[in-house]
Amino acid sequence: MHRWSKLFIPTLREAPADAEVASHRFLVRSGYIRQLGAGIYNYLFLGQRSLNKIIGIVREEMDQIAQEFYLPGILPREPWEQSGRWAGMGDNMFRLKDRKGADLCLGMTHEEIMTTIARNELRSYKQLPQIWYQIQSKFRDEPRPKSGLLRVRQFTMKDSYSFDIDKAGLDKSFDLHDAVYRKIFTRCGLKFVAVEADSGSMGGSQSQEFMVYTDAGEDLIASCPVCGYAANLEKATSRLDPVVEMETTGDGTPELVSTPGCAAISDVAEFFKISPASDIKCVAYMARKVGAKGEPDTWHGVAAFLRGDHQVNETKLLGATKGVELRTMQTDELTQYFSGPAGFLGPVGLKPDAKPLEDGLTVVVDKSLEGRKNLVAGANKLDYHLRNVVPGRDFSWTLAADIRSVNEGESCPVDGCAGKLVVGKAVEIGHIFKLGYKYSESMGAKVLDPNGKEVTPIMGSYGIGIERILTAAIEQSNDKNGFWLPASIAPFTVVVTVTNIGDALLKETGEALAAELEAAGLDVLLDDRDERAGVKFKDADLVGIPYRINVGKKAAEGLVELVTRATATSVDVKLNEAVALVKERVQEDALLTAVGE
RNA sequence: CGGGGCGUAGCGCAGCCUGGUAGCGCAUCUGCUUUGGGAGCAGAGGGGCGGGGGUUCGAAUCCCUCCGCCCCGACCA
Repeated sequence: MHRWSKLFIPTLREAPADAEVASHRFLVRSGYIRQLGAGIYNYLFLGQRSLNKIIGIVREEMDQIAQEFYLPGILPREPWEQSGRWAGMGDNMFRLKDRKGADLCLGMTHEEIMTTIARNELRSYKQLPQIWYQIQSKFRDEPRPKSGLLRVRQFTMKDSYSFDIDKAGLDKSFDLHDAVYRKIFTRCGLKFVAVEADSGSMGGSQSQEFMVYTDAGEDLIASCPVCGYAANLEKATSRLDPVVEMETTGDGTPELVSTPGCAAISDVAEFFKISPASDIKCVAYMARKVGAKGEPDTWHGVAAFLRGDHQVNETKLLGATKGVELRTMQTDELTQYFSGPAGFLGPVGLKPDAKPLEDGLTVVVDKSLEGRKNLVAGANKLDYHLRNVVPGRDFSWTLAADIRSVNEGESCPVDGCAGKLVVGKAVEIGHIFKLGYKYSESMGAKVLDPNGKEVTPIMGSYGIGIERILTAAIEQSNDKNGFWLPASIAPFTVVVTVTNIGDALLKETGEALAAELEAAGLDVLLDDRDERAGVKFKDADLVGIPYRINVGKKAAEGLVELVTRATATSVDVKLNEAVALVKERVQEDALLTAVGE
């Protein structure tokens, strides 16, 4: 039996000053975790217990569709070189050398390693499909660890990888994961939403994230309350209202206008008495392209043009140009590509590369500029703008793409839906995507098909952040006194609080009740500390245990008190009915979360 | 990497500007009283002020430098 008096549960009355988000404050205050360094945490008794419960659920569900492996966390350079990600991962990968000077890295994800196994072992279509998973520590040299366990440099991830003979097979593996993930998050008591997502540096086509709405989150989700459309802002689109075009002036060709000091969109709009939607904004970037085998990476100029009232979405821009990293141009780089200064940059007169990220300038225009006319744009000359600018007639581009972020209030992109998008913050707890052939191809995995022909298996990759499930659950359920977890992932289901351990009757009653609860299969913590009742109540409220049974004054009459943490309500129960009631409550909760979502 | 802030006892903080050898609350330990929402009284222990260097008779306080942590931004499978 777990007796609080013997355990190490270092609760804190005050949280460390640098803990900002609720989950961070409470994880530390409740003695779940202690910080060791920036983004590096020790998980103590309660924290580890809760994580183990989460892992238990993940494993149980994953075992329905996949086979568990355990891969190393420290990895040689070769597989990463083969996939092109040794360079592609950039500074986010922890790298080290062994005593012989050989390059190694700490695994941030395991596509390469799983693919190595597949390449070495899989020979026939008869062996497919395969789905392999593991639960492992991942390492990422985050530029900025933050928010307790939300963004860390070492964390636990369930990652799985599917190998299929064809696209239909991949679809099936993807759908299996989608279904299993929904079960897992539901069992963990999370209110989550599945959204369309960008596939980022992983490559691939379809990509779906599982998100929990919380202000502590770092992702933005656009969703439609009418039809249920939901997408990460890195991916979301919207339907734009038509813009009333400006009147044509003069002969209708671009006309140079002196606009002294009008460097900002707002200045230009005011000067011409136009809406910012009729002004063309230019944002100049340098984009990094991964070099061909053995070649170093190269940087190329990219000019992004979009409506003055829109914001560049750098993830979309990167995707459109096939670059791996963006940074804004420095002044000396601007002069290399443009004849005018920042604030007066425009598309007219530029010579776009035919293909993105070549030696010259890559010009990307947002799709919302296509078909527009009589726009205002910078003239690439200090204190001058052009008007009557018509995209396509007056300037051309390397490519047109959706490179802007949608805004709250814009129309839902789904055909026939009249909803308006809302944008909210969320934290990503899982991600599934169809990788395609990126890894199997580059690393040379092949099997024979029924015709004896060599084919490359198609892959999927699927992740769940274990700590993030805990963090999201806390963000979702806390008050000023602490937090409460669903019984399924709480370190204990019920705490038996003996209000006065010096009273022999109470002590014995508590011991007996705790033993009974344990015998009934519940995870019980007996608070047998020689503390005042108030102290024990405060601690119980703090540490996330969903149920508490107070053994106190009324024990002499054969009554104890069952307190439900989530609602802060209590009922008196006959001692001999307490166990059954707690079991019943826990089962009801499980049912509720099962229908929830 | 850019901007800002902070490092003094386990936690939260004061002291630094105007140098004189470190303090408060909580926590901890002992005793007595108390015992249903972080008890009261009395007593005790614990740090030499992130590290190094410098200025000075004297540095937590001033200067230099390095390290660490947090926040905003950049970044983020």
